[in-house]
This record gives sequence, C-alpha cells and structure tokens, in this order.
Amino acid sequence: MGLKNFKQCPSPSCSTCGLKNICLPKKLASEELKAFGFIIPHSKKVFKGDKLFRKADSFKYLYCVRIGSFKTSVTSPEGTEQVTGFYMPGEVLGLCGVSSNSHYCDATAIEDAEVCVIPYKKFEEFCNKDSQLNKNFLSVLSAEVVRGHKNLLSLGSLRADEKLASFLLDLSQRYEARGYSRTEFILRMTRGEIGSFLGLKLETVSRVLSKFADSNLIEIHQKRVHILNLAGLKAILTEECRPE
Amino acid sequence: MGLKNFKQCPSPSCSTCGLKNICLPKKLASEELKAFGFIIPHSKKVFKGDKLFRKADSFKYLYCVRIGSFKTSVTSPEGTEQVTGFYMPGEVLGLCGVSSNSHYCDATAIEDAEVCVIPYKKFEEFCNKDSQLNKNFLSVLSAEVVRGHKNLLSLGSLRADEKLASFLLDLSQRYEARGYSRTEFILRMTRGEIGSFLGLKLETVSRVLSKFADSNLIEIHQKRVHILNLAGLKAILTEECRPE
DNA sequence: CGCGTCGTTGATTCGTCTCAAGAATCGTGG
DNA sequence: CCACGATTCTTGAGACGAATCAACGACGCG
Repeated sequence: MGLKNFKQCPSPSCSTCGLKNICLPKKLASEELKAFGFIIPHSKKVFKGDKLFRKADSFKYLYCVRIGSFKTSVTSPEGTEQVTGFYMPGEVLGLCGVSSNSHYCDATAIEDAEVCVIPYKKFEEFCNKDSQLNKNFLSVLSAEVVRGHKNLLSLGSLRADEKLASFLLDLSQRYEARGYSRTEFILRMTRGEIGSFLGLKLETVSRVLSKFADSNLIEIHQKRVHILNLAGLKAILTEECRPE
Repeated sequence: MGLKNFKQCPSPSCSTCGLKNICLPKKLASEELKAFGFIIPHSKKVFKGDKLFRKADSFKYLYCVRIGSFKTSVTSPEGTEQVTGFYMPGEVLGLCGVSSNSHYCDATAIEDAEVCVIPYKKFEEFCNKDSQLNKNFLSVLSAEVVRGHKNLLSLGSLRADEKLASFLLDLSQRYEARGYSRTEFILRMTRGEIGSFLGLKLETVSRVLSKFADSNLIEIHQKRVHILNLAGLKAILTEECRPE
C-alpha cells in the first residue's frame, strides 16, 4: 500500500467539524469531543479511483468520510465485482474489518475525497472509557447491518424500475440529512457501479433512467439528477402494476 | 406479543453449554463465563412457526440460539417478504435492534427451538467491564455485516444454479463447524424460504436442486440432502460455463 | 483537437417467472 | 391405524424481463 495516493493533512478537529452531529462522535460533550479529536493523528486525501484499503489488508484504522464519496466492493474468486455500498460524508468505512483483523472489502474513492483516520486500538480504549462513544459505535455497526438488510430486500425482490426508484430515494434522503437538496444532486458513481450495486447491467440502468425521464419523474443529464415527482417515484415502489 | 408461544426454562449455565466455544461468550475465562451466565435469567422455547420478535418490537434482549433454527425476514410496505438470513445454534439474533432500540426484522422459528435470553442493558454493562466480551460482541456484529455482504454478492451477481451451490456450501460449512456432517444434513427451511433468501421463486429452487441431483452432485429427498460431489458444487461457482 | 471513458439506444437471446396440474408428505382427528 | 385436508414439492409449457451484442453519441482530459 504505497502512500503516494495519499496526502496527509494536519490533525482535524472534531469540535469544529461540520459533521460532528452525524459522525461517529455525535452527542459527545464538548470536553470528550475535544479529547476524541486528539486520537485522530491526521486526515488523508484520497484521489478519485484510488483505494483507501483493499480486501485482506490488515485492519488498523476506521475511516470517517469528511469530503467526497466512496464505494465498497467485494470481488468473488472468479473476478466479478459486486458493489456493496456507497459512502458519503459522515459515514464510517472499514466496519467489516472489526471481526477479523483484516478488511473484508475494498474501499475506492469515486471522487476526490478526504477521510479522518482513526487508529482502532486507541479508539477501542476510548470506547472502554466513554460509554456514549461505545454506544455510538455499536449503533453505527448495527445500522450497517440494517443497511445490508435493506439492500438484500432491494436486490432480492424488486424489479429493475423499483430498484432504481428505491436507489434514487435513498440518495435523496441521505443528501437531505446532510443539508443538501433532496431533489437535485449529482450521481457520483457511474451507471456500471449503480448496476453492480443493484444487480443490474449498466444498459438496464441507463434504460430505466431514460424511462423515468420520459415519464417526467426526473430530469437527468449525465450525472445531474433533478427529481420532478418525488411522490411518483415512491408510487413505483407501492403500486403493483404501474400504468404506462 | 403474548407469552403463550413461549415456555420459560430454568436458567441455563454457559459453563456447561456445548456451544460455549462458538457462542457470544467464547474465550471467556471460566470465572467470567460463570458470571455471564447469571445475567441470563432464563431460556425460552419457541415453537415452529412462531415469532421470537417482530419488526418494531422494542429492543430489550439479544437471543442466542441453543436448539433449532430461525429465519429473519423483512417485509416491504407492499407485503413482499424477503428472508435475510437463517440462524443455527450458537448464532445471535436481534443484532439489528442495537442501533434503534427497536427490532428491524422479524425472527421466526422454522423448527421447534430454544434460545438464551440476554437482557441487553445488563449485557451492555457487562461489556463495559469485560473487554474480551466487548470484543466478542463487536466481532459478532462485524461478522453480521460481512455475512450481509456475502449475501449481496450472491443475490446481485450469481445465476440461479450458482446461488444454490453457494447456499448449500455455506450450510455445509456451518454444519461442519458445529460438529455435524458436512455432506449430509437436513434443510430446515422450505423451498419458498430458500427462494426468498436467494432472490428466486420456489419452482426455480426445486428445478435447480433436481438438476443437481440429475448431475449426481447431490442426492435429495424432500428436506434430506446428501452432497455426493463437494468439489463439483464448488466448480459451479468457479467455472464460467458449465458443461451439460 | 483527438482519444478514452462513459452513456444511450436498438435488436435479439436467454434465464427466470408465471400459471397450472399433479405427487409426496405431514399433521390431525375419527 | 387409516382417511382427510393442508402444506410442500415437482414438473411442464408459455410469457416476460433483463442480459447480451453492437453501434453510436457525449463529455472530459491531455
């Protein structure tokens, strides 16, 4: 793992970070928040396309996304890649390394990004002392399990248009939670990555998005999405048979 | 949640439990193991078809399977059920409740079963005192995330026969880890439940299993499975195009 | 400006679902 | 113990949705 892809930055301060209310140390009192900041020696820049960690890398750090977006993926022995999630600022990367001391998936920046690097050993010690932080951590882990279950539901029992609708709605909701527009945003990932995530081919993703545009549910130009009819998208998920 | 489906049993003792080396309190010293046993007030019998907990039930307990098997499932607002996992003795149920104080999925006994009931509050306190137990718990949570990723890979990028092969191999491996035969076991779940889990219809499950039997990879009579050619099953997952 | 990556769209093929009927098994009560 | 209905499983024929193959267009970077 060469360091060439990374640029170390001065220690970030959690106290002044805009994400402090949604990130790992949320709800910490200002004293503890300050102390927590000290266990983070530095943040890292990761450039588009570069990997933050790979499967089987030894697990030493957790990462909080500060800026940019990541995908995580697993690759079967035969070489097929499956995207398992997209991560935006305030979300935690590396959780599936906790159980085995080595990472289970790859994490790749899908745009230039910056992460906080949290040494897991120190973090663990801190958790043992601070029950609020420990609670947060368990909560984040459990939420990751829930996220997985939602994805299973999506992959296992939805049709292509339902998958895409649910995908767009999920993004919409997460952008809104971060203070951005819930109706206008940019798809940071390619059609192929969306397809891998949803169990579809990139052509199908493209087709369905075009169909949504034809039905005036969305406007889409390349990576720019504008949701025109939020209720209509939701309706796709609830209606048994959609009208043409 | 009536209690009629459950039968309380005297407090089980972790020290004498046959699963102590694979269950939550694994690796605990005998003193701690004994102390841990005391926070478990009782075990519960759950009969086939009954639910241990439902989505949105308030989260107060974790459950360790002692005897029997469970499925977990989530149901979309429109009523389609998706099975998210099968659980056998030594595995922990209720993990996705940790993040939100209420359960996220349903857990249903697929055969008569018995679980240890762990009050989460007390468990949390115990974890704060015992770093080995805390470690185990994090490990179990993280393993659950990994399990989810594996399922995603299976649901998202495999064909029907590959899904079934990978499903059988997973069962085989888990039975072996529990001291049972890895080539002969009983499918506790129905074809429909397997199908829901794998994103297939029950007819497809049945067809593929018959095809495996025709190819002498397995013998199957109802729920009884006998794997004749373990390597052959694995080959299905690695070969690009299988011969007829 | 030219090249590579990414996205769109069309024609055709293939895999899985759907619908349907029948067989095997289990549980229950007479 | 056997008869009964209720599940569960198997198998077939046809329909449909998504994959595949292929060509072209749009954008971004050097």
